[in-house]
Amino acid sequence: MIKVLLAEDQGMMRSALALLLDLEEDIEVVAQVATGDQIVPSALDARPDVALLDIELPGCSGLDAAADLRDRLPSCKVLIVTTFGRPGYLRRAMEAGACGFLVKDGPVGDLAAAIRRVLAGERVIDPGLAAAALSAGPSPLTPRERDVLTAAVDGATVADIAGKLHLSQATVRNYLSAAIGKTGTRNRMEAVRAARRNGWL
Amino acid sequence: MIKVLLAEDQGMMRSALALLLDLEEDIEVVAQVATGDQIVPSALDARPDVALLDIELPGCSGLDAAADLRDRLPSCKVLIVTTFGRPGYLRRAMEAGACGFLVKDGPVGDLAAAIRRVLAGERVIDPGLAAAALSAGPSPLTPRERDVLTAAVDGATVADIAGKLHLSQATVRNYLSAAIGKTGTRNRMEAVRAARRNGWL
DNA sequence: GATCGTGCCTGACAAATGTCATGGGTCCGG
DNA sequence: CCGGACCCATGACATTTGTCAGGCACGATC
Repeated sequence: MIKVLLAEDQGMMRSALALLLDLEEDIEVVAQVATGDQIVPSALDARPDVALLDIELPGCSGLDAAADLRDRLPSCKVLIVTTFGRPGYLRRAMEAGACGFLVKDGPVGDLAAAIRRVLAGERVIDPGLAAAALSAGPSPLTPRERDVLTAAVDGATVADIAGKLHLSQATVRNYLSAAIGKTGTRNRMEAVRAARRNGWL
Repeated sequence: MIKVLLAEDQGMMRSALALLLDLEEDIEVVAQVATGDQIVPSALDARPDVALLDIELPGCSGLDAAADLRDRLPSCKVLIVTTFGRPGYLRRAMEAGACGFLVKDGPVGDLAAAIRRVLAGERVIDPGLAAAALSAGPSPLTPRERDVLTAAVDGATVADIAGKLHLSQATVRNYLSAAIGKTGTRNRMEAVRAARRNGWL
């Protein structure tokens, strides 16, 4: 019997997946969590064979949790299941030690199949997405540029960002300008969108 | 047997819901679509008793489709099932003649229950959300302000918006300024976010 | 030990953005 | 018919944003 942990914030999706996976004869959902910070504690308690992790979770990203899991519970394989097939996400998932990366796009049947393949030691990755991740290359943003850009996502002004990061306003403008240049965009808002689309935030 | 149409763009969610609903003895999923513009044709073909519509769909909004359905297939009850419990969405859903409004938050069991209640003539609405929708009031934005703001969502410049809507740049700035004032925000980006959060776009 | 990339900063400039006052047009309800 | 909404537009203005050229310090790498 394959023991599965399920981390997914959307209640309906989580309960639906849990029900359907439990219908499989060789799969048992032993833990369900809705936030990122519950993943590791719950996994240490329930000792699953596979962890199905969404990326965009409240509390803590599924990618961070995956890296934690690799250290704290190496026996547990990680399968990332996400809405957005962003190249940077795939890259970071691999760096965090994930064994598979699935977009919530295909039928649910794919999920059970992926679980079995991951447990068999295979790596499960959407081929088209893998190509995109490789062709897109890694993030061109320096850590600081990333910080400034993430601080700008919700429409904060330069002054806001400078205050939050304890930087000079001129410095913030410089980082923003660099990010705009590297993303090939025309302003802050486009830069944020481009960076997000690539999973660089 | 209750015949159901399912409109949902996320493949995994769609197939999961279809499977689970088909497990119910009195429910049968007679049509599944992934885009908004397929809803009405498919409904006219399959003649469902209830249509389960997501709002944010490619092609055409589930809300628009709901209004269409009311005219073209009045026998079909509409149940909106959405990720985002935005007050404006609920309001528009009601105006479009929807019989129920569900957030994808609770367990899937809620869904089957809601279907049966809607078919029994009840209205199914999350009480907390209803309160929020009433307290938030209707959108303060004029149609034109809404247009300009939606054209600004992806970081377009004033010139872009003016070109797309065939307006003067100064006019665009005025509408933007009005929208910023009405949303109580400090710039374009915040105004867009605020309007989106309320479902005014 | 020199060079390079990075982080942090400054100052100055041009361009884009947000605000305000003002005007003319339409259309609708009192 | 008049007032009040909305639509579209101007022009002027202050502020914010984006760009560019520099400077200093630090650690890594060669």
